[in-house]
Amino acid sequence: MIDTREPSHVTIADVAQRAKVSTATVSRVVNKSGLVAPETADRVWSVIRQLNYVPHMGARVLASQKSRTLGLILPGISGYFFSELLRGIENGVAGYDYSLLIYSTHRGVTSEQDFYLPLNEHNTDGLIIFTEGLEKDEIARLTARQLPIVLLHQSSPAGLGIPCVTFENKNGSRAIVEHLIKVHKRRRIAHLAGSERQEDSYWRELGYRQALEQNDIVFDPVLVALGDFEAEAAEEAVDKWLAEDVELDAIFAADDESALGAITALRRAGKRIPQDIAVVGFDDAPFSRHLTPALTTVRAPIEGAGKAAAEQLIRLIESSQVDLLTLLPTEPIFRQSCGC
Amino acid sequence: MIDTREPSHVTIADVAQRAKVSTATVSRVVNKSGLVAPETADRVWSVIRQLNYVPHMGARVLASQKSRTLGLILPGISGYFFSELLRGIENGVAGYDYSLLIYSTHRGVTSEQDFYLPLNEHNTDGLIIFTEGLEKDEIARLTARQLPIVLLHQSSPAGLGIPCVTFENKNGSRAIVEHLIKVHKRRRIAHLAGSERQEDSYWRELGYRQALEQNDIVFDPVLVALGDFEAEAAEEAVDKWLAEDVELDAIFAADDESALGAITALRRAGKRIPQDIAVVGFDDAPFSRHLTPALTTVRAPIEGAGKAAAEQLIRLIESSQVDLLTLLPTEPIFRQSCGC
DNA sequence: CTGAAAGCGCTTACAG
DNA sequence: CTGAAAGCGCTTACAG
Repeated sequence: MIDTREPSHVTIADVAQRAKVSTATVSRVVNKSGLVAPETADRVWSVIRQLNYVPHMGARVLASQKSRTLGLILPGISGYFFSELLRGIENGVAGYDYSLLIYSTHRGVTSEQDFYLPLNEHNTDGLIIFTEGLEKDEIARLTARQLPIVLLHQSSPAGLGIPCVTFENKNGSRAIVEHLIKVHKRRRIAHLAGSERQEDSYWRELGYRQALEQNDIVFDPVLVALGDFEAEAAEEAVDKWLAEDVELDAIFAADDESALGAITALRRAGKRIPQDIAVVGFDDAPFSRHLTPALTTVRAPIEGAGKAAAEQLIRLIESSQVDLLTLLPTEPIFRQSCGC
Repeated sequence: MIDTREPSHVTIADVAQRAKVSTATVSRVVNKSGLVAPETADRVWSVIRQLNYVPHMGARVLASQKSRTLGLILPGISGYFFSELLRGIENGVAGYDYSLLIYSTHRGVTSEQDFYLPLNEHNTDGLIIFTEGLEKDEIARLTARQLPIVLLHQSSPAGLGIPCVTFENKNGSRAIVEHLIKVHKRRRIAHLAGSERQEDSYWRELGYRQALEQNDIVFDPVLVALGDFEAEAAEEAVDKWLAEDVELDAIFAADDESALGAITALRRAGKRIPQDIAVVGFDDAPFSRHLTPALTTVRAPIEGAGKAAAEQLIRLIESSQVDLLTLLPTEPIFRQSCGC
């Protein structure tokens, strides 16, 4: 192994000196900006390698006022959702010369103590903000500072006109619930609603309600409980319905994770799926097709949404030409848990 | 909504001027370093809020030579693994005054073009590098530059002595396979190995082999196939065994994701689980307890490993006192898919 | 094709 | 308790 140990912090000046050029020239070769004689460039590159020189991002941003990096701000989203989203964003960024830095806010919003985000206009050319990732006030403040922003799964705070990327939660939900009603003749369809803090939940529930309404089924509030996009909450909610003898012949879970919890609770109570109670979900998580019975669900283009968000952000940064709303289609996937 | 629109880029000088103090004083109040008269501090804070001032990270790092930021470098890991890991890391960082920035390298290693990582000694006080996140050469180069590093699920390249955090893959695997042998009398136990690029796979397979050996079962190479930590590859591998009439009465999948694929393939072929073929996994993914039959597996402290990595890194940065190896215990979870 | 020099926004001895 | 000034490592007109 080559010993690459160096006196710490090689700077552009060290490179310039050793290559017998000015720092301006080194800067030009590193950035491929301005003209440099090929031989000079070669010499500089070889010194860079010798010295193991790495440009200082901060200094660079400071001097050039641009970062060529995109920021992603996330709450602590879980499971399959994150990786698909990230893959999509990276695909969207690929081909453009931007890096992607991520800041996750599992810990909740920060106090005045650290009164600025680690990702902001000073180290980022633009931000993708996922639902709940940031308070509306904070978003307003960022846009006021002229930072290009694209919202994922969250609509723009009033008056700010921030582009938003999401997918067809409402229509997807309506379709799957209508399927339950029309094809499988279910009338007592319960809904395990998603997290109250995510807009997706609202639209999915609305789709559910519209399906009922359009098929002359009276909405019964008893049939809606919080599944919170997680198995455990869903399990408890279903346990409660069962304990209270609530009559139901189908469950529409706001995501596949909560469908999982519903299935467990139903099984424990000896219910047969789908004969006694049909179960459908949303998202089409990687595990859904492997369940028994395989889960009927709505395929959500999570990766596609990530990609679209990245593309919109880059367009916003580079040309200010964006769509205020990007709404990707969803598609019902009929498997066995609905009775098909 | 308050209009916070400001002339872009408020600097410390703007704040200083408006507060009628020097930039040095503003710096002192922002950083709570050095003494400042309470009234002065109040005045400065109020100007900061008025002007919506946000310090420039790059300038700060440049001037102070410290970033109070930790970096996490990841390959494109998928599913539940990521969120648990991240939660752990954030827990580990909580209480210390560091931010966490993440760089994911789904796209694969970068060329000379961008010859430096977006996360390095210039914007980070230390790095957590997850398996495969970075080539060994690159790691060597980073340590040569004196950047504190902790490796997650990857042992230190020879001679570098970088601290490593992982969990007991080998013993966990041995235990679960022995359970299959001793309790359920299985002798033809197949193994769906994990990704060849992750060390975990190696240790899990070794545990499997040791269990066989210690119970006088001759290792049969036909019984090992690549599951690659994913359902699809596992499904194909099991299909192949079945098509070739390979005799087997149990499958030890290197993770729960591949166990999922195995189950699907077995079901499709009409095999009963666990009567005909027992299936066990590794990790204890969130969905595992919800499967039918519930999946017997090894609980891996993914979150704990993340937490430990963060703690080790902070110790390394602040005191250079670290454990070269942190090996967290794993625990078999007996459910129904093994026959229990 | 190349260099000297100002400036990006901050921090930190040093002096008072 | 506060300020003047140098310096962190880079980029970018400007001049040649």
